[in-house]
Amino acid sequence: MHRAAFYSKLIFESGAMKIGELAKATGTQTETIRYYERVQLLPTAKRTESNYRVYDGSHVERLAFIRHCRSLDMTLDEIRVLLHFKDAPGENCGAVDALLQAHIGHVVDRIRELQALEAELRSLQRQCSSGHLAGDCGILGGLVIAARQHNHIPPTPPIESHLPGVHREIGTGTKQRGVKH
Amino acid sequence: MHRAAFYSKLIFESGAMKIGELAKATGTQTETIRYYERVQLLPTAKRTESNYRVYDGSHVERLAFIRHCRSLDMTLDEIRVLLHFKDAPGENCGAVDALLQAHIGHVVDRIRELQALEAELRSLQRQCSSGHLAGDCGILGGLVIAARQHNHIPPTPPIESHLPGVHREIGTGTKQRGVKH
DNA sequence: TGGAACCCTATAGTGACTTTAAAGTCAAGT
DNA sequence: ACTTGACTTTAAAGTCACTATAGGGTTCCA
Repeated sequence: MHRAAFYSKLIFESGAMKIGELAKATGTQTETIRYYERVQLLPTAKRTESNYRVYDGSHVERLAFIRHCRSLDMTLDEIRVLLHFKDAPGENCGAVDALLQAHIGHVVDRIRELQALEAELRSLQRQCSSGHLAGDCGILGGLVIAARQHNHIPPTPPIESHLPGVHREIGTGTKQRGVKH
Repeated sequence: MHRAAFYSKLIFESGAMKIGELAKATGTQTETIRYYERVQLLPTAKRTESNYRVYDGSHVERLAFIRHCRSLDMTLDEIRVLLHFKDAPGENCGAVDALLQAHIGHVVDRIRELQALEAELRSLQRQCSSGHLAGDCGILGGLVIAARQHNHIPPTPPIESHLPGVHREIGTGTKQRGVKH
């Protein structure tokens, strides 16, 4: 056994863990953990002799907190603000409430938008004639007409909203995926 | 007047327009139009002698169609499929219906997720104690507790969904923005 | 000793754009 | 004729929150 391996064993006998264990404990990918460290959401981790990152229970809690906030669709910047207050419990926390309030506003707006969207898509779907040729397709025709109508409206304000699209694997960043055909 | 300017005048006397006009007519940024050309959503535009892109009414319609589909949260790949059927009206259009069906499914899923999210955020908000110090803040406490609870659940499946977050300016890509503080 | 399973870094890729930089063109006014 | 300002061009880099890939080093177990 090398010297490094020897120290490693010592270190990991108490609550200490390596990145893979932290990943498992929080349901996060290891690359994501390293990414969070890079962007300063997690503190720079201590290292073993062999340069492995070392974590403990406090890291599990902090990372679980971050991931939970992410599952609530908060941005990393919003989470940074929350972490700041968690780290400085003596400060005034009105901003926490304000952040949450704003975030709820975004969510509510987005729900409304998506509901309008659903209605439009369904009305489009009903227009699909039983004919099978694209030339007769009511869906395409409906989209063209709707596009023409909207055309008169948006010129000055380019269409505005605060919430992202409909395609995403959560925990997978903002990657968009087309429908598999 | 230069030779180029002379031709330019000739060209733009009929329905022809430059990129800025197309942008205004459809409420799209000029960079976005150039981007669509690069990724082949719009055909390679003809040019004037002085290398300006030239468009006409058909481009207005096509771009309006694309932007409308985008406002319905379709991906560019989905829109590409629709454009294909628009361009080839003789083909079977079952795929159009299927695409729409799948897209509606994504939207419905996302609405449900966001509603659950809203409920959780509101319950968090109710926990904000009247005290003003972050140390007593029920929101932060609630997040920590919720994180701990979720902690037992997700390990194997990392949290999955198909819809993106709550932050976006529509027509502005997938750029995420924090709340302005 | 050999190999699987883990860890490291650095770089590039994702989607749908936006931003920046550096330069060319054009119409109008002086 | 010259300048100003609004337009246009390209190319490259930046955005967000990751994910993926390449090319190594370490540890553990048989």
